[in-house]
Amino acid sequence: MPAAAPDEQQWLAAYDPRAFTPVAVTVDVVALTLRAGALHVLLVERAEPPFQGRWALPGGFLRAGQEDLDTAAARELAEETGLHGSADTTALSRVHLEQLGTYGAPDRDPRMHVVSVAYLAFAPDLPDPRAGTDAAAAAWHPATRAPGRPQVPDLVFDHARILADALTRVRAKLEYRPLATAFLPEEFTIPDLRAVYEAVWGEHLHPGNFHRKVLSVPGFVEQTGTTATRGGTRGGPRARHYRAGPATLLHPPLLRPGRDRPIP
Amino acid sequence: MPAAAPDEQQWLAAYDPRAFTPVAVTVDVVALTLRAGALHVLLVERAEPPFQGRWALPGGFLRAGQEDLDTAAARELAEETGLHGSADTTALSRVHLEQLGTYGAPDRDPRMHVVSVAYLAFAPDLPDPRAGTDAAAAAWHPATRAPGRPQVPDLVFDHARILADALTRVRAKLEYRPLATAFLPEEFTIPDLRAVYEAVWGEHLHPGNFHRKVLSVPGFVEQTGTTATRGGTRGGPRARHYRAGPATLLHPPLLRPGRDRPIP
DNA sequence: ACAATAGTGTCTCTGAGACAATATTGT
DNA sequence: ACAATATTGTCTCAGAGACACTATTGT
Repeated sequence: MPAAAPDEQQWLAAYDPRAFTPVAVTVDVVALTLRAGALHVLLVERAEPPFQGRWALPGGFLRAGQEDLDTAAARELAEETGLHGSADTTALSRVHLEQLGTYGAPDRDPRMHVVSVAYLAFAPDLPDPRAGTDAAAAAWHPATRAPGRPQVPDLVFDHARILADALTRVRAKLEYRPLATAFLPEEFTIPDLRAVYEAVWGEHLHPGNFHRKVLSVPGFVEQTGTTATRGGTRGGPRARHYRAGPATLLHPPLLRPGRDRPIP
Repeated sequence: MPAAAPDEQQWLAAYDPRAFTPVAVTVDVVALTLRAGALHVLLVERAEPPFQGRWALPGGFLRAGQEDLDTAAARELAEETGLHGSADTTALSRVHLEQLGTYGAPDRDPRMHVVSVAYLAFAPDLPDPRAGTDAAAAAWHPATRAPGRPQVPDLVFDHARILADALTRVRAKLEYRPLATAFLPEEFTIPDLRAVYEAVWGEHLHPGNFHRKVLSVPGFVEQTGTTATRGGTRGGPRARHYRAGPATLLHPPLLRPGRDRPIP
């Protein structure tokens, strides 16, 4: 960024940041992972008012003047999952983190006008979280529920809306970005990858066609040479191992089935 | 949003919003339009420090406690373009406005830590803007330059980065959303629509294939029955008029040509 | 008259999806 | 032995792109 011109020094010295009606900025994280074949979201039980004792997305105030938004999101994720140690650092380094959107309705927080920058995190199966400083508890919860029941868990503030937006985003993103591998360990099989897509999309995919299609996308996955130690849960040959390839864009994309509805 | 529980009233009364290091929230708008077959962006010349006299994206501080982010973006766009009147309201109502992303590096503004929520606006050819309250001037500038020269105009803060992100977003968005019509008047021809795609993508498109493809996407455009009053600039039959259809998603999408490069 | 342009037709190739077939494994 | 599963093969159809063609218009 260009430095201020010399004749602006005087103006800047007289500038009072506290002269305006205050706005707070928080960073909230929608951390998603796959557990037992279903999509789960990291939630914390609030230890402080407002809404003490209720479930919310992990997050907290931006450290003003100290950190960037991305940094704050990574810090909140590490704090609220209790993953600090050097062993945990490698686990966290494999997490994909991207900005989701910003929410700023004046009445979304009873304390004051709070603008919240929401982040989306895709993680491989992480251990059960330890509650952070301002959380009474932290746990992985199913991100969706069965049809007929509410779409997402009951959350404070507008966090249910943020979670719904996150799910919409991740479903679309898996079509044209190789991010499904972020939900898996370094080595995985094509059926593992299919399980990710089926959990996120909530749709059954044809095993044969999925297999051929994944291998047909250049740079999506690379074979490692090893195979799984055992076949499927109820039999079958041992699947080959793959790792994430260098592609950043899936071309051609893996489109969700049944997208040819009239006009959505 | 759920109301605070009765036992939280006391806590909220004692809450002091000014107790934290202050952060400011601004809303900046990347307003794009098509002028003379080229993509243009709305810029303002700053009338106040910092960076007085230099060009920037239109924007301003969020009115804390009063307005939502979307509202603030629409307000800034109206203020900085000078489009207030009732006739202008209809013009502004056709503008597509969506959130682009949020930028919050601690040193991106010399005054203090400023978190900026950037919005993207697609507009039909609007009149030349009148400078707003805190702008010395406002004008449409070419959004891109010829190859070899800088990609985007020289802007203050991190606005060049924001503009670059906006261009990336709009190029991708035109592939699967019917937003190209937001750059055109209510009635347009297929060649008009093709001009939008060519300006945004910076690529020449095959007229015949483009024509057939647009008509093959259900709900993209609807024929009005009228035709253009004259043919092309140097001859040719009069093109039929169309208006935007009810589709919100292009299926199948209009993909950019040459996307089958090795691994981008 | 001439060149440019709107709109349509045709052909080929790629890729998606339905379905089948085969080999390999867990129970 | 049997059922489940990984992987590959085959067939068909939709759609993208290259190219050609006709009709209509501005200069």
